[in-house]
Amino acid sequence: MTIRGCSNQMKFGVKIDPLNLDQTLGCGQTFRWRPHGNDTWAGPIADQFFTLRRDGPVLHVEATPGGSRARQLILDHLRAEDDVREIQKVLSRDPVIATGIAHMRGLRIVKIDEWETLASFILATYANIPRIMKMVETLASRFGEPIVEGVNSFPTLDRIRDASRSDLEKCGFGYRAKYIHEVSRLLDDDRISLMKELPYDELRGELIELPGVGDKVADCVSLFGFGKLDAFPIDVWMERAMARLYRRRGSYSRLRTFAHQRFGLYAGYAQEYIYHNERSRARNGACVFTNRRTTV
DNA sequence: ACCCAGGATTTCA
DNA sequence: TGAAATCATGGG
Repeated sequence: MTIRGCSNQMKFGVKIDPLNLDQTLGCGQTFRWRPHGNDTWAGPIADQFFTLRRDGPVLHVEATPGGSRARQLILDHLRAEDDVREIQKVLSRDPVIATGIAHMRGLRIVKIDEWETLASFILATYANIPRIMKMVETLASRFGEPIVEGVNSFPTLDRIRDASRSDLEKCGFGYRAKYIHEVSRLLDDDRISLMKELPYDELRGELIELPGVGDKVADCVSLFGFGKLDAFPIDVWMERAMARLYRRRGSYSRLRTFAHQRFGLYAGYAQEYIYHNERSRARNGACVFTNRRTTV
């Protein structure tokens, strides 16, 4: 999906540090960024298409169509105001996390649109990441608006509400189609605006009432969609990691309580370090974390 | 054919 | 409160 001959395009640079695009955009937080080699990634945010290339402390950005909003979209998406060094310093009191952080200095939590995150993680239930990406692309291609050739914006809540149940069932989402359909009818933009004002615990309580939203999806949406850094999503990879690293097993609520006590307000960052490591470990056979020293 | 997937819901003890 | 069955489908 190269951009060529596009007059409505702008380029600029922003300083975001630390930042590693592979670690940040390739670890399952987002489903629409694609690697283009050489530390370059491309994907849509809102109604714009971006190509990102990191060069030292400077992030080079190409935005189509560009405009005054482009810079802020990138800064918000990559949470440029997070003091990642301070967060890493605090979390490093846990030696298990500290070992992992050393290999993931450039990992940042991303901030995604609230509705996009909710719909995406409802689709993500009990599917692997390649399939999740395919389902999200299907939703965008059938209901979103074209941005550049071959790439559509993520469809708005209003647009999905207008879609028929039948249209959604033809997307290959399986049982997830029903949830997307029902949630779109239970929410509106005003309700989401109100939810933005809630603290994590109350937000989580509201999200989990939605059909197709359980413990894990509520925490992913709280963390990536609503920016609640104290959320700690636990999926099958995290269950394995928590058992291996901390000898902690049991119900979601037990693991969540343990995580909150141990990692506090930055549990979300801790989760990403653990999750990213567990998956790269499975791919490479590498073991960054050990459980030899688990005293805080 | 087989196993698993960034699970949620329902059912039953 | 918690284990077990069910769901609908595709990627590896």
